Amino acid sequence: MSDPKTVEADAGARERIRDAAIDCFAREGFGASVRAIATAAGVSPGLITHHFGSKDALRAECDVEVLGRYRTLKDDAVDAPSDYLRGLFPDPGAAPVLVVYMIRALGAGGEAGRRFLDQMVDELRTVMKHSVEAGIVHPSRDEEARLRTFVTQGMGGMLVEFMSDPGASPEAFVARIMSPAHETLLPLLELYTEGLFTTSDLLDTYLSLRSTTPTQETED
Amino acid sequence: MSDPKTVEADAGARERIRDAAIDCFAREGFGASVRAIATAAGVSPGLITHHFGSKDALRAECDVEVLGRYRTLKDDAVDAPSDYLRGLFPDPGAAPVLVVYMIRALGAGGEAGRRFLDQMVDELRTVMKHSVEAGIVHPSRDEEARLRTFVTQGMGGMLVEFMSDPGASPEAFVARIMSPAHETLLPLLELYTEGLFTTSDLLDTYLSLRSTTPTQETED
DNA sequence: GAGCAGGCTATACACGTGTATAGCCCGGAG
DNA sequence: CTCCGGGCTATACACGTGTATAGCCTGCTC
Repeated sequence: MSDPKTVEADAGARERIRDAAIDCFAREGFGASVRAIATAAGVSPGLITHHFGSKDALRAECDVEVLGRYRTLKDDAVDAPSDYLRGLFPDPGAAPVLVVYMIRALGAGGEAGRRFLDQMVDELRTVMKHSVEAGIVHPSRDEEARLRTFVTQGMGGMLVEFMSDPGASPEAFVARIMSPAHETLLPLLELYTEGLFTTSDLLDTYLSLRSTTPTQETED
Repeated sequence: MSDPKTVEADAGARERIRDAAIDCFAREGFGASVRAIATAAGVSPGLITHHFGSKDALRAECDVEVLGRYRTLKDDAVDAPSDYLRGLFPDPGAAPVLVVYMIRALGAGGEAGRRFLDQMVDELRTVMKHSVEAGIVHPSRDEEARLRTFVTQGMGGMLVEFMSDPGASPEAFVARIMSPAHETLLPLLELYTEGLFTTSDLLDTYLSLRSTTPTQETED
């Protein structure tokens, strides 16, 4: 008690390692070495094994922690979705490390990325539902497919953009992505309000083809 | 002459290594070991160093080779862009290894990915220009930004989708992506022909904000 | 105040990596 | 036939990685 920092550090050395790992993974990628994480946490490499057993186990715990933090962070901000466009991009400006961690997870593959994707689809589903009911957004013939497509392409765009300069700090990247001067904003607004094609020929032919072979369900 | 394959292979051991490397990189990622590449090429690991000097140099040569092949492959097929939607997605169904290689390069970061992106922007520029001039596609207030956005999000979507199951073979992945039954097709057709928003409020406010602060040019 | 328990560190080990080096082996020239 | 040259291989080295093991040292208990 006379040294609360030590006490807290002792009590939470494990969490300190986890947080340092999240930070390192976001900044250096998941190839960040155990030794680098240990240094960032101010502990010895052996302690990581001692507490988590393996690097993969540490990674898994980081994954659930990031997902949990992101979820609560979204739940807290759910009351003020004044910007519907931002709502369609499932990422807030806050917590850049979390965002970059998830983006990197998407690019690294594996189950973590898939869970992150599902989570964002869930969020977008809510926003989209409200927007459609409010008459702001057109309904879709396949709402779930639209949700997945929007999330995949939106996050994928961020991933590609991030990987174009992977050395950038999470803070700098998120600031750039979220800036109203970002060059993506105008094209997307145009696309969302005006569409791209001048005629509905392609959609019509696709729909007619689809109705011609109706029971062509591919469930895998 | 009795066995041209062997003759060619003998004459081009260096090229055989390069081709094997392209294949390994596409299938296993750029972390594929020199030994694995050597085995795939049917040579010893030392020969790779002997011919290329280092793994990075081999990777660089693979990059330019892939870019070159992709370019010629596109130049050959430029005469038959009967499907304008496919034209907007800058990837053909042929040469799955090339496509996956480029997708992986986009996710790995570095200059190679950036060059691939530029190449695809160039291709899409041509298609988009023709489509706009033919009156099929709405013009954009910032054509270059739209090109970059479309390519980034389209390729990013593929990257995310590929990384959801990185073990899939390039052939299987490209077949899935290009299938008319792919769940992305309908949402994108809807978006491209009908837009997303029912009103132009968001675009209007953005444009008015932009005209209020006109000389807000961010040239980097 | 002595003893002890456990978080924590330091060291070491096994392994895979990229790369350098010495030698083999086949083809061709004198 | 001899010799030699270079594409090619086999071996080895240095390094970084994740992980296991033995010991320290602080703080708590009796």
